[in-house]
Amino acid sequence: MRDFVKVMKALADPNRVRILKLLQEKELCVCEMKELFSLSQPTISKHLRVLEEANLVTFRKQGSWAIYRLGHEQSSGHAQAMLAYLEQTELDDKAFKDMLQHLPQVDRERIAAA
Amino acid sequence: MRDFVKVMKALADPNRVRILKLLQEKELCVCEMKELFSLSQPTISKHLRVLEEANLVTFRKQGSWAIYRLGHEQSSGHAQAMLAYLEQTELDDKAFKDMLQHLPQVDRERIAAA
DNA sequence: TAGCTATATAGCTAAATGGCTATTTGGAAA
DNA sequence: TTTCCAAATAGCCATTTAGCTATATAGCTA
Repeated sequence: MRDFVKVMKALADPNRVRILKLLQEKELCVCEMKELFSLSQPTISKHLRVLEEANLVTFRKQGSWAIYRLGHEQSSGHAQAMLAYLEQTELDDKAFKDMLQHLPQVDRERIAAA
Repeated sequence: MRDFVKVMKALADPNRVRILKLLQEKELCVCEMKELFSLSQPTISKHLRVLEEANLVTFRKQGSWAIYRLGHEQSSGHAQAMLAYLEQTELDDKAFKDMLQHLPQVDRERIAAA
């Protein structure tokens, strides 16, 4: 029950769902997400922490980047089931569609060079 | 997106999840749930409203009873998917197991007669 | 080393949430 | 009609949450 509710709480915010849908496309570091969302960097970090604690994402450090990806492999049952569900589901959401369009131009190498 | 988040919010509370799991067994009126939960009647009504607005339950009035059941048929996509998921899922939860045990003795006719 | 950059944490605020008691509504029965 | 009962609503309070700014941490790079 605790696990299930934790996963549901993590999914009960549109920005966190958008993060997951973006990570379906490719792994992203925080600075890339900062370019996609109109949210402050700490707010994004906080959302990522909630997702991580629900086992919906994992990350690795690479230099000073924290690179996040979906947490399929080591996810507990509910997280895994919901990630699968989200992947087969198209969410009607303008904000997300806009981000998807910008996604190809978002690149941490470029951001670092700027 | 709105629909999805609404369903997730509705499922992000253990008492609401317990209500859904109980309704898998049989339909229940508010006064029966009041016997199963240690929650006030208005609190239960409020939870039911949240579940109803997420299309997870429906109810019919019968006399002065409001009898709730799972909202499979007319549920929107996400609600329906989550109801199906919950049915195939066993949630490890002592509180729920206790309620399940009391469930056979809970009966609105008896409550009304008391 | 000093300084820059990416991320995380601390701490604040406004809004949402889950609980309660008191009250209202509406049907059933005396 | 009056009363009674189940359920819903109103309104209150404590807690949680989602956002922010400011600050700390930690890895590169000059």
